[in-house]
Amino acid sequence: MNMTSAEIRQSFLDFFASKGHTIVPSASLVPEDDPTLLFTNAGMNQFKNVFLGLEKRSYTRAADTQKCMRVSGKHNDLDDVGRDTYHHTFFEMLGNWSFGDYYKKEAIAWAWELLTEVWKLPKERLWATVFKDDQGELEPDEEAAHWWREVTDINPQHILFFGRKDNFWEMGDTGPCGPCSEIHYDRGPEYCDKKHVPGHVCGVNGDCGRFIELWNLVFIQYNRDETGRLEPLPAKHIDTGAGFERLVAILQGVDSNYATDLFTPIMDRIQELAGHSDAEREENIVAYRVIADHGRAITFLIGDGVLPGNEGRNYVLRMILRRAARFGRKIGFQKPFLAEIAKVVIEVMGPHFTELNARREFILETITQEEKRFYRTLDSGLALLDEIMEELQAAGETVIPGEKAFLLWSERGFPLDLTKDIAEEHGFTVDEAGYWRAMEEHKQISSAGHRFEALPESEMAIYSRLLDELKRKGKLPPEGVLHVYEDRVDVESEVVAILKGGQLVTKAKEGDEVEVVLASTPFYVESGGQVCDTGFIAHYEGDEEEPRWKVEVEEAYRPLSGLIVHRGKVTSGTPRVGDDAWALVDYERRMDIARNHTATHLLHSELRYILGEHVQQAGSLVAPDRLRFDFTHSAMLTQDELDAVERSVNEAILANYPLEVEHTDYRSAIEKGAIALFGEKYGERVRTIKIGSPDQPFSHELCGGTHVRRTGEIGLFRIISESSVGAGVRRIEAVTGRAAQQLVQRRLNVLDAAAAYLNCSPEEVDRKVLSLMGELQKREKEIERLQRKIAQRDFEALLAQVREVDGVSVLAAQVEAMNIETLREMSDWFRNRMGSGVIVLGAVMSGKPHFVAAITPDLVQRGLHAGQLVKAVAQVVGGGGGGKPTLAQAGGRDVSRLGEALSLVPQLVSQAMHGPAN
RNA sequence: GGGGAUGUAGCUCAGAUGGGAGAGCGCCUCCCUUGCACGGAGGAGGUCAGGGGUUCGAGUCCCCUCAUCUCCA
Repeated sequence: MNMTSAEIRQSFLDFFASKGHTIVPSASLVPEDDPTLLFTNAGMNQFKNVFLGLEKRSYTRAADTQKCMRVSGKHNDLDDVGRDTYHHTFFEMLGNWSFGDYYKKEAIAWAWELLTEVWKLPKERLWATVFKDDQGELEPDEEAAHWWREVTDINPQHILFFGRKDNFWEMGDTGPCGPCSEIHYDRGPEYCDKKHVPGHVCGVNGDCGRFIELWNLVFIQYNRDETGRLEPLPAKHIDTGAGFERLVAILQGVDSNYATDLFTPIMDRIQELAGHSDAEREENIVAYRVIADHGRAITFLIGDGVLPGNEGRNYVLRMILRRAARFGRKIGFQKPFLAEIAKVVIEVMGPHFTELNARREFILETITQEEKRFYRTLDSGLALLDEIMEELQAAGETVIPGEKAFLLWSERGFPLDLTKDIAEEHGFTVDEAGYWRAMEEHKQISSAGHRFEALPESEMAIYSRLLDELKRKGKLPPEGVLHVYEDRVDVESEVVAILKGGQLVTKAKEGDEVEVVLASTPFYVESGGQVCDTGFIAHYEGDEEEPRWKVEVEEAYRPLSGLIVHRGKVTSGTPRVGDDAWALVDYERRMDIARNHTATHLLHSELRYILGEHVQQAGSLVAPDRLRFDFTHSAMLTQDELDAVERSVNEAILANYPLEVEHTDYRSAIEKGAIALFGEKYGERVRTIKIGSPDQPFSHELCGGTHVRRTGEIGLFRIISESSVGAGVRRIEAVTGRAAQQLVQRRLNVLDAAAAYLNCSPEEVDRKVLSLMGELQKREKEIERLQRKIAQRDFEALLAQVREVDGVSVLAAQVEAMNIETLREMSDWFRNRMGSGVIVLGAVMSGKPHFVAAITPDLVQRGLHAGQLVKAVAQVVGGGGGGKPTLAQAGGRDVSRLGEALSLVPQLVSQAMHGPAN
């Protein structure tokens, strides 16, 4: 009888638990503190710092199933997923680990035991590979080969040696590495897909479908340094990985990962939604696989807090989601359907990955939103494509140029195959070669950007060595610095280390910038958006009033787990390592922060209540003077919504609800309904904050921050702004307590002052201002009307200055005008009145000369050009100008020569009419 | 990280070469009309995303920033 995938997963974990392993939860797909990595792509990611010796865990043996994501690189290519039966974007990696504990013997023995005795795989089908350096530099791994022969009953003929490509594992260019031993499974000759290739012989690592790798046991024993040299590590580790989907396929005896019970419910649902027959399903199997695989990926990504966006991992999510949507369209889906797929994914995977259930509604909503967005961009691309085809049609062409097709792709996300389909319907073809050329070019240009670099490891190494040493000397307990920030703001402790300029020192003097490490500290360290505490560390002698020395703490931070460092300045005395010290947090500031933090929880819960359950925290800043809260919501908040949110937060404050802090383990907290936040790191033990009546809290979140004891302490809550952070994410900034009080006071003072100026009551200020503005507008119109009237009268007077130049009516005059429009208007009147003529008006506006010239069309026929005329005039005042033959304008700098410039007009007109053309 | 595109009235968008900010829909007033996306007349509404620069003059050209879309890593 076959085991279900859930049983297989559980049996793996149970097996290693029985061998003394701690079962750890899968880390998030979003790697923490590792900017070099887009997604968690291997089981060892969360243990990287342990292997590097930078971090210690409370256990030396661990096992887990890790959520992994591979979308690019040597292991996978997004475009290939779905074309075969075993590549995935999202997959699980089973792994067991030893951190300086057991080594090759146990790793090999247990892997063998699990495969052959628990899972009962036939021994004759299993093969093992062991490292033998093809470059002759390193010793062959006889140790591993020995244990294979010694502790297992594998057929010795089935132990094979391979070189670096297959059997030497490295994390990167530098870092821990070592030989590995792989276990391969022989599926039988019928699985060979290279039978048609002449000379093909099936074999392990032989590139055909018959032998597949099941499990990789990595023996970490070297560290590769910057120069490329390998040094043996003091502690040796085990790092193993087995692709879960593939393993399930083998154990369930099916020939495709998509035929396991991890995927069949999804595939069945697609078929049901599409209304396909079995034959149709088989015909479209690639699309089915893509949708199933990508459906899993997007469900898990959103479950881990990734939102669709246009850069980085957000963009990858969008790309995967859209690829699935596209394949869905291909098999006939017209409307968003991926949420239906996600529902099945959650059903299948939810029992083990509980975060999916907790965020179910949010995941579904986010998917549908993004799918709708995709349909919109398709529409806009469609419009552009129509336009392109119309143009081509007009030109009598039938081939859409490659650049155009690429433009559709690169600018509107319009895929080539879709372009081809639509083009075909309209009788066009696409120049595909040109498309790929454009793509290549684009790739070259845009890949010029360099990748970001990892943290400098040397700095980390100093802290890491320090922490080890302090623990070894007994200055710090094995858990590291005792962090006692909860419910207290001071502690007496010992100075265990001082750093100056990154170097360990034994003492410091007044004025020094130092980093102080205490055995225990009350200082909160920035986490969960809450900024760190400030305060001071001082040493008092007996009953003396003044401290012997004092360090003002500006920042407290945690360079690595277990170590807390206070950065600050020595303001008096000479602190020494070994001194007793009193550490005190700035209490007022701590309380301001606590008010903002509790208010943040209230805000979060009220937003969910008022806007809906789709609201999820997407970021948070809790500072003493304000709080900033980013959350998922697709629309701008209306004033009514903002008012409602602000009102209900304040009601919750006035109700003076108690806060209850609870320490529990992660799983039971989630089961009790606590909200876990995206992108936050949670250990096995967590702390939850409940607000409301203890049995019916309306806010229940996992949170390590500092809070008030009752909501009434917050005082007043006031929203100061609402804005957009990106697609689907809004931001609210607010103040509480003292800052809110100050804000209200300032605002009311301004209002009172305004009321006094307006000679009305504060309640009437808005109406009064409105009516004043209306009055002002009316008057502006009136002024405009009067100015026009004056201009008209001036204009009548000007008509007397019209002169005849070679039979043409010419008027050149300086007028007073407020703006260029008035000049233009006057020239219009002139043309209407005279029917034929030339007018040039000059005026001084804001200290500069300006001109407008107008010429009636009949004179344009005779060679006159307003633009050229006005340009010549403006040159006199050091400027230039131009415009249309009938109307032009110009400007200059020298006001004093304005009259002189205008006086040139008659002769310029004359010249123009008798110019070279004559 | 890099490439491309877009940003103009409440909405959808026009604005070749630098030289009068526009249309359609919507809104307000009036006329006509019992039914429909009626019809007619008039009107309000714009820091042309923001900031610098070139120029006598910038929605238009150049640089920077921001937002949105999109592609490549």
